Amino acid sequence: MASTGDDRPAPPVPPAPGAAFLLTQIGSQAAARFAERTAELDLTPPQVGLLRAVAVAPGRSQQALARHLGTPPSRLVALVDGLDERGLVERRRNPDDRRLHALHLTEAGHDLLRRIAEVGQAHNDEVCAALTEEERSTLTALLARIAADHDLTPGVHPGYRRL
Amino acid sequence: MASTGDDRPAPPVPPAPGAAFLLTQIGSQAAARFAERTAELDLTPPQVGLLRAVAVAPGRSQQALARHLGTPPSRLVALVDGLDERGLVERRRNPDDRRLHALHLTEAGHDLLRRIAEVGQAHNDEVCAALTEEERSTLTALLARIAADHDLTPGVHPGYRRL
DNA sequence: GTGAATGGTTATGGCTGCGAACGATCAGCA
DNA sequence: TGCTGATCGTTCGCAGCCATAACCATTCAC
Repeated sequence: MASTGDDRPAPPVPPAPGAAFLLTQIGSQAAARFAERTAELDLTPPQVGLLRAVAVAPGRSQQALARHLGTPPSRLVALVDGLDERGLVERRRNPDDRRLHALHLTEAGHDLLRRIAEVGQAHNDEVCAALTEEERSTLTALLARIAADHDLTPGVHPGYRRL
Repeated sequence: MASTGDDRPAPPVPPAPGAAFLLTQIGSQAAARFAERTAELDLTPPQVGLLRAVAVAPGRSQQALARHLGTPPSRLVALVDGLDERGLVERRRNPDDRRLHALHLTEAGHDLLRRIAEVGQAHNDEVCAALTEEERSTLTALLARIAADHDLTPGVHPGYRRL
């Protein structure tokens, strides 16, 4: 087996994880927890993201939405389908360009979005439970700086996955 | 179409994202970026996690590893297979209990882990590029408090996904 | 020595998301 | 007006990944 050199205290392995690792670790867990919460509303995180995106800018086409969210248009179709069947969003054909499907929230969609806002608030409190109010602000400020530095689209996050 | 109530500035929708959202957004992007970096070493993030776990505590059985990493044992098999074929880890049968496969890093595995440490360092710098040294420490401290509050196993993060 | 329990492996199935084609519609141009 | 190329939405097929469930080998309890 040759000399494998085990039995040492492991040199540079666990010398306190850096900020980047903690970021991914906590971020992943927070995303999973958020997915659990939204599942109680029968929504997946991508659906929530779509609802929010439609609410922020109603009337956009699916192509525009897809570009904004960074997802292939074919993925949006199924997403919109589910929300459409439940009466949360609706596709309105544009009379001027009948290729376009302008997306709008229904009244039920707006109501649900309000509940989502409450859930998001509770989620945020849960994540930050260990911090004081002041610490939360400094944390948020630092994170916002990082996000801006990486050109992350505000309100959109790349590729969340299943529950 | 009933009254859908569009055309308003969208009330509680984008009033500055909270810390939890920024956490998942940045964490997801950081994970993807890290996956890109490790891909240059022909490694996936789960493989890196396994290498680290084996290095920290050599000689553990696959079952113990699986419990520690929070993954089904069958997932570990394929993971270990890939690393074993490349001569990075080796399965040693325990003479006392020949069911057990004690996992150890080979010399090549140790070498690669050192390169991974460098990559991780560079990745950490990239993520925190917008912050001063002092700000990085405060950020890391805050994140560590959150991680501890959520009982996250140090050095292990739940469910990372593909590239 | 027999049966239950444990470690590891393999096989199967389901889910998901992407990319490539397809029909519909529109714009430009002669 | 008719033709051509581009754009939008949709559908379909494929491949990757992961988990669950059976499946051998080995060991432990009695």
